[in-house]
Amino acid sequence: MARITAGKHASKKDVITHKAALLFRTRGFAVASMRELAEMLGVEAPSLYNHIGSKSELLQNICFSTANEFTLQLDEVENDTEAPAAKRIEQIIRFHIRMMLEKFDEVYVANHEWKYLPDPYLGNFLNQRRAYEKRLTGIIEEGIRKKELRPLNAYIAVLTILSAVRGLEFWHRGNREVPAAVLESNMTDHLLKGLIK
Amino acid sequence: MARITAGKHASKKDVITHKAALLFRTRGFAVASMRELAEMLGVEAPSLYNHIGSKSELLQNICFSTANEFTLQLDEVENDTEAPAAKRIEQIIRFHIRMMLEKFDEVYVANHEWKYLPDPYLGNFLNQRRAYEKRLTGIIEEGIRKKELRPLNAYIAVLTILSAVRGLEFWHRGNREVPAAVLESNMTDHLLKGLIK
DNA sequence: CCTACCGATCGGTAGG
DNA sequence: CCTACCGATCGGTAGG
Repeated sequence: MARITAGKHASKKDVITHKAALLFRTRGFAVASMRELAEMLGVEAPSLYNHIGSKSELLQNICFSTANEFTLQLDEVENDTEAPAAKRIEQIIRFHIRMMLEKFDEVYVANHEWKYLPDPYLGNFLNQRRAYEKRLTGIIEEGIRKKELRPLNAYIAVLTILSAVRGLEFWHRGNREVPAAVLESNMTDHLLKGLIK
Repeated sequence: MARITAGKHASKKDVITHKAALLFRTRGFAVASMRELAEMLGVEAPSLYNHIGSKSELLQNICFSTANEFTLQLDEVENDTEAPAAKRIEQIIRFHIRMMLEKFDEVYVANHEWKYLPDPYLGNFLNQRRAYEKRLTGIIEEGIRKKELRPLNAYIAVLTILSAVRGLEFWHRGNREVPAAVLESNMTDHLLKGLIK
């Protein structure tokens, strides 16, 4: 069971960044104003600039710290060379689902608002995401070679899995009758059953 | 094979709306300016207002005409009462995939920018989408009752399917080596295999 | 942490 | 279809 680190010793900058994630998710980065963010924190807008550099720096921090969490978890899974491919994919699916439920605002912003990243960062972010997808594809391809998985197109399988998991954002605001554990096992099951021989 | 209607006899308003879909997708609704849209069409910004009412009216037209296409297709599928549940779900999956590939800008905007709809329309849009998901859930529940499908949580299955299909937006800008037909059959297969007994 | 304020950009209108 | 233009809002700085 992978741990998801919770923020402790939150600095003022951390507090601002966390509230910004909430604001950027609900309003959208482009529409969200620093005046709104300031109001959420009980200060005037110019005061924010004692702790942060700019509005877009907030977006960068949210997007990259989230991306890094996913990359770190993938490192761990890849180092577990004993596990069969299906088991490793399952770990990743479960981690995605749990991140979606526990760090909803940050994951949502990283998924939806990255396009507003300024120029060098935008490219870095997309490269990092592409690399992540490539590594997932590699795990599935290995599983197919070893006859552990059905001989499907690995790239499309990755696309299918990542997108399905991302769709949990709709669950968050909708049907709350389904408990998180049921959701995690059902969705993992559905996606794996389509993968395994 | 469901048909997807192509725009003929395009009025000036249709041309503006179609270009707006492209602009809103690439730049985001909030950041896209009417001056940019005008430039794409070779006119000055105020001239647009001879054909359209407002920027947000453009968004409304894109979101609702897209939503209506999906609803109409669902009507058709539901009327085909002979077909088993898996067959009906397959038809819907394939329609989603094809819409994603053929009307990419419009579907993308309806999926991502609906939150900028002004107040009465925002609620209508969300209601329409919720009703659509409910009807899909109903088809799957029926399939489970008739023992045609595995006894999974129908709501989560709908979430999984709709989200996976939506993820094709990443394919559009990425890996073009996979032909559309392969993509459609692979993804449909993956999702159905997880559903069928 | 605040008040005061700047330059830029926006959606949209007036008037022809 | 255009030019000219308005009121509002924005990110961010100066200066304390």
